[in-house]
Amino acid sequence: MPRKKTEPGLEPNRRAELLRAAARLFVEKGFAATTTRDIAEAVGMRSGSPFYHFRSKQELLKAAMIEGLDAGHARLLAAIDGIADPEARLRTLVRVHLGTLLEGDCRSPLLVGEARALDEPARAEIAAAFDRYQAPWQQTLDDLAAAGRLASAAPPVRLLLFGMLNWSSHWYRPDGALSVDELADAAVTMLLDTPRAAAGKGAKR
Amino acid sequence: MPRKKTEPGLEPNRRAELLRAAARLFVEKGFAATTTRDIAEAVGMRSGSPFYHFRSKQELLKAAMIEGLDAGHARLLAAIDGIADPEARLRTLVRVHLGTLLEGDCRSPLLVGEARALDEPARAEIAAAFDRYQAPWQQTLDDLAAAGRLASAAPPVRLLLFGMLNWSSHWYRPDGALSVDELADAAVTMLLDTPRAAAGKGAKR
DNA sequence: GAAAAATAACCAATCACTTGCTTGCTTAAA
DNA sequence: TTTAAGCAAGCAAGTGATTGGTTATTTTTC
Repeated sequence: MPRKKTEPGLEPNRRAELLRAAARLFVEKGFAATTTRDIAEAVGMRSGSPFYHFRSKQELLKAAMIEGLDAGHARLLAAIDGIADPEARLRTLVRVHLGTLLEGDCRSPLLVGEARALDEPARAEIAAAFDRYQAPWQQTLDDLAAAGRLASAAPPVRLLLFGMLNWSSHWYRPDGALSVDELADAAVTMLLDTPRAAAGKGAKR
Repeated sequence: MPRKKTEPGLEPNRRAELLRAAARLFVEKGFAATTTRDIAEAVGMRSGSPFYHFRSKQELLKAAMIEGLDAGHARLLAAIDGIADPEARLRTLVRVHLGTLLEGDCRSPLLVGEARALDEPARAEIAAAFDRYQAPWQQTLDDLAAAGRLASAAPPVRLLLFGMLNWSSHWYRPDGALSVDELADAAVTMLLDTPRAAAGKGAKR
C-alpha cells in the first residue's frame, strides 16, 4: 500500500524523508541511542520498512552525513557566489554554517562524532565529503592571509575556527539573548586580527 | 573472592578503576554504545559486578563526569597558582585543559554531549560542576579585558574559546606535526588581540 | 487499448542476539 | 559474626535485521 500519493509526484520521496528524520534523531540522541524503530515511527512506517530503502542502520548514517554535507556545501557555494572581498566571504560562510548548525533540522556537520560507529571505508567517504565542505573555507582563509587580514592560514586556524562554530551547538539557545548573526560576528571578530581602531566593538552587546 | 590485595590498602580502589575505565570508554565509543560488560571487562570483573559499586549505568556516567571535572578543576587551580599576569595565566589554563583533553585518559570535558542520556537532576549536578570548572577561566578573561588585551570578555568569548579547544579532540593527533604546546599557542593567539608588531607570529610553523 | 506481467513500497510477524540489571551465593577481611 | 566485594546464572525488555506476503502503480505485451 504505497500510501495515497494524491498528487502524482508530490512526495514520492520517502527515502529523503527517512534521511532527514534519521539525521535529526542521530543529532538529538546520538547514533547508538536512536533505534531503527524511532526512525521508522518518525516517518510513519513500521519497524522493518526502513530496511527496504537502506541496507543497514550504518548505511542510513553514512547517507545522512554525506548527502547532508553535500547539501550544505552547495548552500555555501551559492551564498558566497560573487562575493569578492574575503572578509565578507568569510562572514557569509560563518553565517550560513551556523544557520545549518543551529537553525536547520538535519545539522549534518554535528554528526562528525558519530562516524566512529562506521567502518573504515565508510569513514573515508565521509572524510572526502568533509574535505569538499572545507575547501571554500581554506580558500577564503588563504585570501585573508594574502590580504594581511590574518597572520596565518595554516590548517590549525581552520580547524580552530570550525571548533568555535561547531561547539556552539552545545550551548547556543535560539531563544537566548544572542542572535545567530551576533554569534557569527563574534566568531569572525575573534578570528580576524583587529583592524586597529575598532577596539570597543567586540562580541559584546 | 575480593582478589588478592597482596599489600593491604594497595589497590582497594576498584571504584576509581571503574570510573576511569568507564570515562575512557564513554569518550571512545559514546555512552549508549558502551555496554556495562565492556566496562566490567576493562577492569577484569564479571558483567554484573559493576552494579555493586554503582546503582546504574547512568550513575556511572554522572560520577565519571562530576569527579573528572572536579579533578580537572583542581589541576587548573594548582597550575595557575601564583601566576599574576593574566595572559600567562590564560596560556596555562589552555595548556592544562588541552593536556586533560588530548593526553589524559579520562577526558571528562568531552563527555558534555553524553549528558543528554541523563535525567534532569543529574544534568543539573553536572552543570554545577561545569560552572566550577569555568570560573577561573572567566576570571582570567575579565582580567585580560581590564588590561586591554581583549576587546570583550562577554560569555560568548569564553564559550567560543572552549569550542576551539574541545573540538580539537575531533581532529588532533598526538603523532602529528603539531605539538600540544603549539596548539595552545595557536588558540591563545587567535583569542587575544594581536599586540601590534608581531604580525608574522601566528599559528604557523 | 485492455489484459498481463513486473516492480516499488511497504506491513506483519518474528528471529537471533544484546542489553541493563537482579538474585542468590561465596569468600576473604574486619 | 558481620561486612565488603565479587561471581555465576539468568531474566525481561529491547535491538537490528529478515522473511513472506500484499497492494497500488508502472510497464510490457497482445
